[in-house]
Amino acid sequence: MDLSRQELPLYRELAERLRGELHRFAPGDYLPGELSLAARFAVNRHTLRRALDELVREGRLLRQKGKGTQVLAQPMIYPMQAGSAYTASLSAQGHGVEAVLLDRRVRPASDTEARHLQLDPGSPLLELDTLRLIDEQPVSLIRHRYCASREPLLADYRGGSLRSHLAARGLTLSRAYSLIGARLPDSEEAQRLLMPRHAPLLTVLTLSQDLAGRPVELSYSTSRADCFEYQVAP
Amino acid sequence: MDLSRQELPLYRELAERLRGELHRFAPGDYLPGELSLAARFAVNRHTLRRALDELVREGRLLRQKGKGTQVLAQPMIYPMQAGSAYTASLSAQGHGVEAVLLDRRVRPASDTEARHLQLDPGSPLLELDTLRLIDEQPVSLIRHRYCASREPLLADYRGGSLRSHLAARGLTLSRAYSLIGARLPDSEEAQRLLMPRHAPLLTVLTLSQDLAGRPVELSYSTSRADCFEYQVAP
DNA sequence: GGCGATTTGTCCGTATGTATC
DNA sequence: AGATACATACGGACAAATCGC
Repeated sequence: MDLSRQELPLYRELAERLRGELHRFAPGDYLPGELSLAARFAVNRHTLRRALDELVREGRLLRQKGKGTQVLAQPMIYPMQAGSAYTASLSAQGHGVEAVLLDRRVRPASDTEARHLQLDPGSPLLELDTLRLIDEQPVSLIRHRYCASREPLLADYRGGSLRSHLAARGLTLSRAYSLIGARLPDSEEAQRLLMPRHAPLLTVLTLSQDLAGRPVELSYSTSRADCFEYQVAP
Repeated sequence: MDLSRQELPLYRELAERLRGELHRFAPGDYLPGELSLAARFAVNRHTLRRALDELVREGRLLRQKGKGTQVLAQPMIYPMQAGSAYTASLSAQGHGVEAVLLDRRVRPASDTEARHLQLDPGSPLLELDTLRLIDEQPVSLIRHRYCASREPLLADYRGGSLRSHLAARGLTLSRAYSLIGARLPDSEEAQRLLMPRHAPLLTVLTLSQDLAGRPVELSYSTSRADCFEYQVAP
């Protein structure tokens, strides 16, 4: 065996070699299986796994039991200004923005939701989950909530900008208040956003109102913090 | 089927048991050796190590080769909202707020700093690093930057609220613009804030101006996201 | 839907290296 | 120098999830 270079542990050195080869894969590609990789590098599978662990921690790989190990997109930086609407403000910066409707449901409002929207507790809420992609990369998950009486306005919404969809139907919204935080994603969020579990999310709870100042929309967005910053200007 | 109980992996269950026993140690104590712990729980040493890995990732343990594994102080949770001035808004909520001056230096401004503060690139900047504690727990690190000509105003600042220190000397500041993001801490930040490396930080870059609208202060704060949320209201 | 093949996840065993005391 | 502790690396075995036939 080659024991001449003992500067780095073997698994570390392996991790470096693998890191250097990842550019040959497109994001979303699957790596060869652990056994074949271990054979190729002539190491034990555990040692190879240890090396992959490093790349998983760095957010370059995503493991799925029974399926394989997927190469993730390298993080990109999109400094952005978001005083207004998600889609519009990003499109204005020349980014390709897409919104995919994931789910739509009606459920009773919790107490805090009812308070924010000035409804009676338990009133039916219309809830829309959308995934936002920027330049084809998933960046944010947004959950919008409206009083169920708004349903006719949103019945034919399938994707794209929610703000402009509503505006085209005579409902113009503006931001009344936001609460910004950060946390780690759960497994579903990490999977939907193709991101590692340990990379932070930026979360924004926003209450929006119509021109008359009545609260209309409660939205909760979770965005990859490595792709997204939030600008506030009075 | 008979899947009434979904069992956790052994190393996870072990991690939970160990987590529950950590309170019996004082911060700084060393755990018993891995071999003796493995024997006590009747598992292989690798399985015990895997369990310890979890607690290390959570920031509860610190391993030192050849020495032992040390129990760290537990983080705690302070859900809260934070609006305008750091010290004032938090004090108003009944929290004990403290600011400790860590470092003070003068250095030339970078291009972006100069642009924000409307100075010539390379102009001398006065930079103050402070640690903010809420109810005796470190929560934020803030770096303030001013044009060096403000030095007389700040020469006798030793700690406490910077805003009120400046206001008492005739300089009233207001927030002009903020950029909010999230990231993981580096090792120094994690150490200063007594937090684990993998828990997210909320970062806020703020430009503040005087009553005449001239930019005066550029601050960059990093706060434990588990202790801190950021509220924006127009 | 079932079944086998593949792939990742967990657990154990053993040996050796290296830092600290 | 010896003992102890954590770190790395190898090996085998089986479980659990996924996919294709």
